[in-house]
Amino acid sequence: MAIGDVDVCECMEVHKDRVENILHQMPSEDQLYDLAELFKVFGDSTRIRILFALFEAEICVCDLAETLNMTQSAVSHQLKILKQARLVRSRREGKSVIYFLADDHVRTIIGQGFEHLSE
Amino acid sequence: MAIGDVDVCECMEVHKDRVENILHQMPSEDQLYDLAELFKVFGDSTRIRILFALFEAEICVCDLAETLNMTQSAVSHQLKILKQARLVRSRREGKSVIYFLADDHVRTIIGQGFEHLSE
DNA sequence: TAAACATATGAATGATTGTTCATATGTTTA
DNA sequence: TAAACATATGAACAATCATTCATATGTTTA
Repeated sequence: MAIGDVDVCECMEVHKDRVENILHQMPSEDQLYDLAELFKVFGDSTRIRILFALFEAEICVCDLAETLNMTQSAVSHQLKILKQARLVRSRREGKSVIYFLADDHVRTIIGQGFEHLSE
Repeated sequence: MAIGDVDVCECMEVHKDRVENILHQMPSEDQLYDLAELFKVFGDSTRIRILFALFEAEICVCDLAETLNMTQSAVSHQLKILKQARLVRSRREGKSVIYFLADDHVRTIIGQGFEHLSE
């Protein structure tokens, strides 16, 4: 059903002022997209397990694979995603590459997630 | 290549003590799974937009659809997911159903996400 | 009570994504 | 430098998921 020029909402009673106000406060589409992409990275148990492992210590890909009982390839793929999201960083040490947490936002975010679950 | 009894890691030099320590500190598989499922809910821009809308005000499905420029059906499906994750709650008011944030963890988690992005 | 309104939901579909497999790149050691 | 070791990566496949469409459920009003 058409409301004004837009054919979107089928309801009769749209609170135009409320809608306008919300739209005014909303971050840009780009920011919303980036935010969703960031949380998408947290939304996989393999990556969550990797992050928890890195809570305890810096660790090489090899040890990570052993710890998580996964193939080196699978771990490497996920590390790449974590790195692109700037959640982890890495440095080379001889043949190994050592991964570590990029900053403390990861701990806070995961901590809040845990709090939410335990209610 | 076999290390001990397990055929997992192909590396030669596994730091067994480190691996053991990490595994010891790690939450249960169930907790890790639940945590990933929770963040998966944040990992979609439609749901993020719904949550931002609810930051400003309680709102009915109809207004939400109008605000986000989406069909009522799509919004309703996503609201169900947010509700199952206990991120939003709802009450009926006449013909409408009003949705609102369940608690303040949502704000904290999204806030931390934003902080991470702006670095 | 019938019609209109508001929301919820099941099935189908196209798109996204995690893992595997094979292999390439980079580093050390003999 | 050749071989071994450690990690990275592209392609393919199966599984997951957000939206759409059609329709059902629930509420109000005439």
